[in-house]
Amino acid sequence: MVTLDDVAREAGVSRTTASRAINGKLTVHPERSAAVQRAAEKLGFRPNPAARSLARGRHDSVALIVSETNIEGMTNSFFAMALHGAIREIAKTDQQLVMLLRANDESDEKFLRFLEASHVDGAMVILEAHNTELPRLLAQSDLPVVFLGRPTESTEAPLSYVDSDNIGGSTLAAEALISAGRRRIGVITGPQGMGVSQDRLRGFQQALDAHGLDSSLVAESDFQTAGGAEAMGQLLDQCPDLDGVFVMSDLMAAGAVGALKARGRRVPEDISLVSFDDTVIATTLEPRLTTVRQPLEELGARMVTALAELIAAPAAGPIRDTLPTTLVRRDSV
Amino acid sequence: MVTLDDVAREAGVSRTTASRAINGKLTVHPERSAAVQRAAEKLGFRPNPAARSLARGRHDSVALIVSETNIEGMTNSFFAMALHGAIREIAKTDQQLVMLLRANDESDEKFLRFLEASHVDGAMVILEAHNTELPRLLAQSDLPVVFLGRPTESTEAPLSYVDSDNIGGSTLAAEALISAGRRRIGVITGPQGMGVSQDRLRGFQQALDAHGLDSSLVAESDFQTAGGAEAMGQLLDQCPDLDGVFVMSDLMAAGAVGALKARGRRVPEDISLVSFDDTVIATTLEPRLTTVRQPLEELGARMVTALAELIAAPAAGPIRDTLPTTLVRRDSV
DNA sequence: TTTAGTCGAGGAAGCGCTTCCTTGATGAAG
DNA sequence: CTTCATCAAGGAAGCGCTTCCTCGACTAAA
Repeated sequence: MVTLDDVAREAGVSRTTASRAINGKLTVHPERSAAVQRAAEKLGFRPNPAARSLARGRHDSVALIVSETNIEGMTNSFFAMALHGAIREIAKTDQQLVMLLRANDESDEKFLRFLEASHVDGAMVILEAHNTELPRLLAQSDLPVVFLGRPTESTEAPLSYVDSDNIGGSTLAAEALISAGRRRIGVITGPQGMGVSQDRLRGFQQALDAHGLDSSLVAESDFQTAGGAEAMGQLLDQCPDLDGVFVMSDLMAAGAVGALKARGRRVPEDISLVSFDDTVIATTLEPRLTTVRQPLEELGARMVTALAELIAAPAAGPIRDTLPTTLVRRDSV
Repeated sequence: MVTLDDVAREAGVSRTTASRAINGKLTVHPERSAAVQRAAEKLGFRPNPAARSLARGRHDSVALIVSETNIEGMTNSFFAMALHGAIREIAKTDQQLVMLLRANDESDEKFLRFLEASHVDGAMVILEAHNTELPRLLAQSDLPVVFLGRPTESTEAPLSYVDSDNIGGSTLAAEALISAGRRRIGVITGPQGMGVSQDRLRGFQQALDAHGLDSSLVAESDFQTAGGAEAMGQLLDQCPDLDGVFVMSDLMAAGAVGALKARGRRVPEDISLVSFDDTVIATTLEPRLTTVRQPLEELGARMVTALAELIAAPAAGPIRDTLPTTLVRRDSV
């Protein structure tokens, strides 16, 4: 850890002057100020917020108060449900949950600096389709990090994560379709770059193969509604007599059902559908979806405890936890 | 601010011993330990986390990394949209956003302690139907607080808030209904205990009165879907030839539309409907809703800047900001 | 009785930073 | 040539807490 004294020494000034320069006080000679800035940059100096807070008597942090009902209400999103679980769990500890925003256009390097400057003991990431690059990024820092959702193993670093049993869940989905008598079964996946898509596809194809069924009807999509509709169209073009489909998210299923209706196919009479997630969409859609439930809130909570363990024993190696998924039977099969 | 030294003095022990007692170390005599606990309790001692962090070399805080796309995806909830705006705004500052959970069953006193122990400079609350008691509670603390949504004035304290122009918005709603030729117009409100319900009802009734129309067809509900359906039924029973309705949230409008359909009324042919919020529901419902848009993300951002102002100048008096609402015309009028 | 060992408690240093106060240098005014 | 401001910079104290180290008192063993 590099302190203000290090910077002062490097710049050849007193700690006092260094402090002033860092804080942009005007009573310091421009030349020296520049020297301090250079030294700070060179050494990678990050003011310790605790020391600062102590000396200044301020905290520079504000709370957002989230009442439990607040987050209970956000039951419709993958992210929100996991957040719910995490917040509840962290409230049991004496830790604070700091929200860090990674802006869409922020450079990796800048974000990493920002993260270090936050002086947190660890970080958690709820992985979604759009942030597949975060694991690689965070592996560069030596901060304990736990992911919700298995990162793809493109990076050598031994990453820690908690995840739901995607393979088991998609096996359940395939078997539900098969035991309903379906034989021409397709699948709509999320981005193939994501670990979750890979796992779910694997489980699904293994189950189909085990029953001697064709498992090659695959359409890649993006976990979103519009993408689901488009992929459904592709699948139908490719195999007009399709009688079953496994869709890897409720959101895509909403699109797929729309596309099916638009082509005059009835669900589940003509074609059976199983999706994944069990969000509110599954119950508001017509027909209500048979879907694989992920224990999102439990995953959020487990993410918190896993991080605590990782912080306590960083050398103990990566934590990798898988929580079971279940099939919720409704009207779409 | 009461420090460990104060506690030690009160208990008649050294600071060292007091520290040990507070932290439950075992090398302190039970009797003295109890004395320290008593003194701490009596004085209301709260360890300064910055000092603790500095001395221990740990921070006891963890980050939840929220990528921008994450929160952009949560566009469906009142809370989430405001959170989005707030997080973006706070990311521009050097402050940290700490999430505090207020559990459903937590006592006022306990929560207040918890809040103080968080050592934040200020707090923000996104007011929703369920947390109407938070303003009263927070008024007891002398922490700067900004609410999103006007608290009811049951408390004498001069509270700060940012809010959308509910009166103006409901006036727009009423006028849209009137200019569509509707003359028997009802309204479904949120809980009358909430400032937002009161304001919207006021604007609505004033507009109706100004046109010489009956403004007494009021049904109180709870901002939720099921409640909206029920209230719609009441209104219809009360006035079978109703030809227009103003519903104070998209969520309730979803219920109301369902109830209308169930009774064979077509929207907008038989009855026109205007709602409030402009969440995604407004575009996914059939028909798409004409609704009053609230600038929720702007409100979230403004809440952040208002809090900063309040922290900078606590004596300057309460901040009360109202941002304009607009009518989004779709297919339900 | 002496020696070693235990246990509870306090002194004091120190975490990394800010800031009050002092000092030396420089230039303007008398 | 002195006297005063003015300015840039440093010394040192201190923010509130933890913890290493030391010390005295008391008990058990020799």
